[in-house]
Amino acid sequence: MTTPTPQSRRRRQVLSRERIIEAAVGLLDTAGTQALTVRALSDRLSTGSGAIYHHVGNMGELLQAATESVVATALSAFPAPQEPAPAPGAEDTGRDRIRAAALGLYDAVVEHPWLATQLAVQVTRSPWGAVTARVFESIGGRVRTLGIPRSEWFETTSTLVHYILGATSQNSQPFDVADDAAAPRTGAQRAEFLDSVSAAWKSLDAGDYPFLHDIADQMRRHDDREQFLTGIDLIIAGITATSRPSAR
Amino acid sequence: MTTPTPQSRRRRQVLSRERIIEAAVGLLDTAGTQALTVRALSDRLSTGSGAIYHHVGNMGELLQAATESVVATALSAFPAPQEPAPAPGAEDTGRDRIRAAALGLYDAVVEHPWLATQLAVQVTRSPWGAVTARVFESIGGRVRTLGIPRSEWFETTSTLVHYILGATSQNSQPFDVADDAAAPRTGAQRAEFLDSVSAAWKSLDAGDYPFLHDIADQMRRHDDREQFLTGIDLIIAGITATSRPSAR
DNA sequence: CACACCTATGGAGCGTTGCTCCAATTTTGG
DNA sequence: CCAAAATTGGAGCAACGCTCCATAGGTGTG
Repeated sequence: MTTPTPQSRRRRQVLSRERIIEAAVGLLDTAGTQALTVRALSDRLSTGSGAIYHHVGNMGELLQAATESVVATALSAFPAPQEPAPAPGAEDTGRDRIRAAALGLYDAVVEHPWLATQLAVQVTRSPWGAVTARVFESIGGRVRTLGIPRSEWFETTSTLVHYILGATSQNSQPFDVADDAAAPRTGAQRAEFLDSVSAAWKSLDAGDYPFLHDIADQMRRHDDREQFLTGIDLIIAGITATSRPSAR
Repeated sequence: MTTPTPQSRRRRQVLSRERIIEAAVGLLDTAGTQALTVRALSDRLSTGSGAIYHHVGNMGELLQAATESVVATALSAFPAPQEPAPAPGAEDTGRDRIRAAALGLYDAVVEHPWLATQLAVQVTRSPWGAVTARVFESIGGRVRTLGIPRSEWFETTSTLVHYILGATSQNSQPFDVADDAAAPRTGAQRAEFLDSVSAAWKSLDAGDYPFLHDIADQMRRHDDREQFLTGIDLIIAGITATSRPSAR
């Protein structure tokens, strides 16, 4: 009777798919995508590669599972609204709900920089896979409360999801490229980065890139997060403007 | 005098960065991203790896160059409009110009399936790099003809570009995953694929995924290209609806 | 013409990766 | 209690990106 809690002792440190995914996310967070190798993983879990492949099967599958895990927790913070029929004048709350869910994803990308690339890659690899399904469901469930006709739900949600995925991809800080991972970007660093990009745009040939040349200043002053929301508002405005008011 | 054109003979088959990029694009088109290896490249060019690295320096750089090359030719088909001042009622032609440029990118992704992933990855790796600059310039130059105030140019273009990049990423056919590359997807295959996705959505738990469950039918009937344009129209409608008509 | 210089070339080879295979170990079921 | 099944850990293989270096080819100089 040296084991006070036999059930927790019996499987004290057994390897499981969840534990592997958890370790993978930790590895990705602290050192980036390049650091996620089978050897690093087996080292961190103090096991062999064979044991890992018994649970996971594939490296890409592990990346996919890690991505889905993070996306799921990021979106689960916003429970799906239950009333499909919107109250009159509930347009604003519907918009706010969409903004909240989109920001959940946005913040998850900020917190896990590797997520930006993975989100993009997963979506291209399996366009209607688990990740897309989760995002689609989360956004679509809120689009339903906007009061637009049912026939426009799909195209509306699709447009929003495409924008969200594209914007979160770009607005991530470069991180995997160099090896100086886990360096949190401060606001000053961000401003310096925008300055350099703006200067690069201005130094471009004015004949080939007249537009970039013109708006280099606007670009330097912009705030990523605020502009992300501006884009969402723009799309929602287009939705309500275009929609035939059948459900009015 | 066995050489009729000495200047073309002098550099008859010399290795150059352009020739390497060209071979890389060919390799990517016929066999996907996984097939682009230094050994395959040196085999196709009948040279060694050292010679290749003398011109290219990096594998990722080569992928970036190949991506930028394809994007450049896809967008160069649409010369930038020269008149920044829109004629009254020129809103529609401005919209059509944006649609044309966006479709150029869309079709390029269809023609080069590997471009979808690369577009996404390049944008996340260097968010304001050469690829983004090209797309931004191409779209922004047309946004300028919409007749909206200058202060909204950047956010408007940004929203459009994010949507375009996200949408082109997702609407690509899966291709790299399996090794059955170079298999052109027919309409029947596409319909079968959409059927399977729709069935998968319907078989999902109705409690966790009520929205997907509801619109599975709409999703099956949708046309990628048409909906891509619908999304662009939606955003442009939002732009013209939100914009303060200062330049009227 | 001969010599030296420099760029370009091709391939051997190193370190690392994803993954397979298998002997050993642990857990489970009768 | 023991046989069967599940799990584990690591050796080892093929393939990868990339570096290094001996050589070849072109160009300018005496």
